[in-house]
Amino acid sequence: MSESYKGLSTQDYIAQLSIDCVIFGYQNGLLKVLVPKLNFQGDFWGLPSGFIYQHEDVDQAAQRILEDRTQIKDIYLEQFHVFGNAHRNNAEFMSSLLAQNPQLQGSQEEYDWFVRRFVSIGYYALVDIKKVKPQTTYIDEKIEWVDINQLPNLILDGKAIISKALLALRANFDDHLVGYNLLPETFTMKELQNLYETIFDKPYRRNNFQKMMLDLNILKRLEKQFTGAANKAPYLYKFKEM
Amino acid sequence: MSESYKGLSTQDYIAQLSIDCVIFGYQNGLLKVLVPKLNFQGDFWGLPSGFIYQHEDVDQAAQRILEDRTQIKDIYLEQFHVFGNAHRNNAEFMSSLLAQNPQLQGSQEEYDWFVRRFVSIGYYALVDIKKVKPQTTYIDEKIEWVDINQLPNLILDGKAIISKALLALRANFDDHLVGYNLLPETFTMKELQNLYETIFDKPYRRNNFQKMMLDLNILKRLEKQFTGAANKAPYLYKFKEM
DNA sequence: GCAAAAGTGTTAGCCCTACACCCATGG
DNA sequence: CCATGGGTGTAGGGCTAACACTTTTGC
Repeated sequence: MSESYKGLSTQDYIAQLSIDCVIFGYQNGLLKVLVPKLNFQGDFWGLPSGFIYQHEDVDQAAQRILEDRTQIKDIYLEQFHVFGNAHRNNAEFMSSLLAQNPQLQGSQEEYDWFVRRFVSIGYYALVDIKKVKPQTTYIDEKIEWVDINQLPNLILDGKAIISKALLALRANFDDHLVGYNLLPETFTMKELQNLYETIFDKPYRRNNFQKMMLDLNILKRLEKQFTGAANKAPYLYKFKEM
Repeated sequence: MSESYKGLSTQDYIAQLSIDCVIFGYQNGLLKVLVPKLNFQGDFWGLPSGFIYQHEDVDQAAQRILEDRTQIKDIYLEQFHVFGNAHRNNAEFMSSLLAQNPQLQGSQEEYDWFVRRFVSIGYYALVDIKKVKPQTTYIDEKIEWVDINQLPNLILDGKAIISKALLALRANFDDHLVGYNLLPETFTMKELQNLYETIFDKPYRRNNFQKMMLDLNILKRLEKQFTGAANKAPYLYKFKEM
């Protein structure tokens, strides 16, 4: 990615078209998204986003943007919606940004490319939170995993995008059996169940859940995991190679 | 829409972003799409497509493009996928077009805007084929309903777009109960069944299909339809207002 | 009355749900 | 041997698939 807004141009990128990513991770029973806090005065958070090079597939651009932030390759990702309201632009954000960052005054015209109306393609990604090494880019002050139920102030329609991403994730979850992207290599049945309960926000019965999963024939049972607790040791599972 | 390619510019439209529409209709047991034959020498067919005005919602743009071709408002439509391969551009089409249309030589540079790489947002629409009055635009020689199994030569990735649209339609059909968009105001149970059989390309049992539909509680039974045939007259149905 | 097509009923099998029970483990 | 939590079995209810039967219509 270029070093600042100032370098952006249609020579490099497709104008007025962006990609917004919702990066889902799962940890300690919570569904989380990876969001950067922007490197300005004020409580401005965004979604990992970027633009598309002239000679780059849109899917590749999304993959690149995700790699930049997570440092892992071959991420599972899914295009889920295009956000194309006419009023989608960064003007409002820029004006409140400038209000709180007077030192930026004067360079305003250099952001022209950036404050035009944008159409954004939404992708969601599923990652093993332990494998990710969150990276800031030039525009970020920091980047953090936050509980999807405790989102900070996202600029633009960030929250709407995340909501829609979650709906798309749920719709695809069963059909595409993508849960493994959110889990470590091996896991117990209870951990898998907790993941489902978190994502669908409803309880499952332990035994029926186990039967459902085993009947899918996608899990391989490994050795038991002795936790030291005074109870039966659970089996570890991994997803079968396809 | 502007009068020709020559008028296209980023002042009016968002550059390098287009909309492609797959307009589904249903008639005589066949699922059809409305496709224009381009107004040039050669067997070039396209999808109803267009661009997005700077101050226009993407969804509105799709609606406008559909209205232009069908002359009906409030069309059911659904955004289903973004086609963003880097090699998606009209260059190949333009070169074979120019080969078969030598009179266009020389005006080539005026098509610069048009032959750049394009990202296209796919929408599919469901319409009552009897209500549509197909309209050509400046770029069309003619526009026709064609059986989805007998598509002509579509430029670019037209066929891939239609295939994906059909998959999306099937996926949404049950959940969203959108079948009525493809049928006239009133219809018989058999007609509804035929529609389902056409779209899903599989047979249903008459009685079970009827039970399934009636249990959905979305149909209102009207008077019988006396066809003159020597058999029991079927009821007419309409979809309940929601 | 008969053929054709529509409407309705009915049973068997399947899947999911809910409950029950058994087993391993460490203290 | 007991408390805890994991693994497995099973009966009941609802849904669906498949078949059978009845009704209506025009000739």
